[in-house]
Amino acid sequence: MTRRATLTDVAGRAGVSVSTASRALHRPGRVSPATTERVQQAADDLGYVPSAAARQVRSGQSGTIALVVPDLTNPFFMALVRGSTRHLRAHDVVQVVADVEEEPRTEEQVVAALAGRVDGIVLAASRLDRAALTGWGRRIPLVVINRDVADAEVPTVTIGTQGVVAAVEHLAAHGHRHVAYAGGPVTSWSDDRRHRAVVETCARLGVRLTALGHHAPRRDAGPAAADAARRTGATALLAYNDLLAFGALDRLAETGVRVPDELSVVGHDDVFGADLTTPALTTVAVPAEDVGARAAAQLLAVLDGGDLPPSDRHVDLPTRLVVRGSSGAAPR
Amino acid sequence: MTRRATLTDVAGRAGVSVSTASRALHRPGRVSPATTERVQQAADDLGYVPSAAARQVRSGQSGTIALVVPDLTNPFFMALVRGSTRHLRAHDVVQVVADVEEEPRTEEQVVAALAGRVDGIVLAASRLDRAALTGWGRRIPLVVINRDVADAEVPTVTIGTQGVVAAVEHLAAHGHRHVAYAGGPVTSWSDDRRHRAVVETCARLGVRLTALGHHAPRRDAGPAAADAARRTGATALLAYNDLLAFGALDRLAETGVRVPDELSVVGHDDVFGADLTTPALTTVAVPAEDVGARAAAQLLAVLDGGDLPPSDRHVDLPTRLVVRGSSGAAPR
DNA sequence: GCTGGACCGACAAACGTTTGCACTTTAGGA
DNA sequence: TCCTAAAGTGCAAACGTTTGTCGGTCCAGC
Repeated sequence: MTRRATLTDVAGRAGVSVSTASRALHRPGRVSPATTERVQQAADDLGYVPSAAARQVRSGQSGTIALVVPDLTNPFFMALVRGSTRHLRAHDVVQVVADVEEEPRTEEQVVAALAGRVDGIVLAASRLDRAALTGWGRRIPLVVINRDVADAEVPTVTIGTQGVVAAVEHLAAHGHRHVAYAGGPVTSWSDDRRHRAVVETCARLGVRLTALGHHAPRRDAGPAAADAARRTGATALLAYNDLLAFGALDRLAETGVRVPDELSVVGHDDVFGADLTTPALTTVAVPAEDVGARAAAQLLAVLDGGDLPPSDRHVDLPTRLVVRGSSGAAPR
Repeated sequence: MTRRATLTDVAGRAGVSVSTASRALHRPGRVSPATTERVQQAADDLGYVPSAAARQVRSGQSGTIALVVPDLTNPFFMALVRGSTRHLRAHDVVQVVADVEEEPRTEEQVVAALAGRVDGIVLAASRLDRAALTGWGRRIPLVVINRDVADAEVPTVTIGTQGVVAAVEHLAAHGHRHVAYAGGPVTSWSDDRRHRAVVETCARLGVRLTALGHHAPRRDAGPAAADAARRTGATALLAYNDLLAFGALDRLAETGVRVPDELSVVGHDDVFGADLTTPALTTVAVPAEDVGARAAAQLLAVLDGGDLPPSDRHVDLPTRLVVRGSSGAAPR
């Protein structure tokens, strides 16, 4: 393979002009069957692949959008990616997925690199600050997932707090009077929102709440959270997400703390594996595929020149509690 | 946002020519500091983002490669993606990830759509037939993971059979005389290779082997495999991958079959969650991140005009057995 | 035999960049 | 004062497409 064959090469080999070659390939009926055949043959012989870039430079459209996620190894984002992929494929849009590994610096670089080559960007759980976010919103069509943006023009998809509220109610109903909350990353907007909902619900139900501070949303941060929860004397641990809860379960098993008899554990996201643990994890189910699909849909709507009606600009999808074995009656 | 600002707009606003604007932005020192400053300012004001497509049309390089995987929700491929991402980011190459959902038709379409907009493609566990594969190999730089290709020019990264061989040996050492193998997808080259290795090793050790036929590499295909294994009277089940093993464990727990006392179960890949099950899954660890990274490295080498020395053209990475609780002594 | 139209193909412009070359201005040395 | 060099800037070509427009050929119908 020396050099990619170009349309000029194909035209030359078929003995026609470039424009005829172009039409032969994409405008069925515009050129005679005989010529079309010859051009097709030449294209096949040369292994011709049209350059999307050249096409884009003319049309101004790349037919590509980017989806930026903080951590692809988190099953939650996998599901989100798949939802987005499905929606986009149905609309003939190619999707670029970028994993920024929870690094705001990387995220900034990735967005900058992507901005020039895609028609729009979906940012999931962005760690960028508001200024950066609105700045990019001015440069390129943007949709953000699980973030609010000062600039209300930027469409958002968020997930509701119904699930965590239900989780606290569930614990209260089982006699828990003291709950510990293991928070997510400092820069996480959804942690903030989730935390507030927990605080409010606990206050409403008269349940004591201890905040255990921020944790990386990874399994290896779980053990510390478990230990911290034990120290507070709380009878239930509410974790920012399932990965954290997995890590906590690891640690509790290791130290011989019985779940849920001595400590109830509740996660968030209902990711792959949540039902594999022993006991299976009580958690909050999030329609991750829907989230991805809705975000993709919003971006496509914006790109289709459409101004979204303000009511559709901010979508909040409901979550619900899934009770499994890791939560139960409070120890007396 | 009406229309993306172009370099012409920036130049106009700064009162310079397009070429000067271009140089001011990418050729530090080539234009006077005062002009550079003015151009920068204009670019910021307009929210200018250079069009990667236009650049590509000149250079012929997109600075992008594609990674095509059969199923993004399979944690094994997630890890692979991350390995590739890391390697490529370090080399300033943008990565496009496409999930083809195990569909050869989709895969063909996706490859066709991608071929014109990326510099090269990594195909993981491709379900394409050999003809299609060599055809694309002529059109665009290709690297395939876990496939052989008739055309030895196409670089490959494969994973070894050390792990499954060790698994059979491990079972034999624990007194198992009859093992069942639940195979993967029909079109899967790695299933073929893995199966052969199991057949050989069983023959060598005098262990009876029953092949249970092909299964989708998903958790929901596991229960059928478990039932089939029980019917054969085998004392151990070797599953094509961990997802299948998870599903088998689900079913065995449901039907009250004790693992490993009545049936040993061994998976493959050591994906996220393999240590969460009860009992934890004995499986074969695959250096998935390495696989992704090596494939990316090979593609970059090819793109750098380099002919790979034949010795580097086909990389086979070793696998190893990880013994956990789901395998043990054969029932007597 | 002419006219009109259908059909087919080619020419050239345009998309947003980058870059080789040429031009102008200024400074510095002889 | 003149020459040379260097610095700074602009012109225009080129990348690979797509598409509006135009010209030519062929045939049917009068």
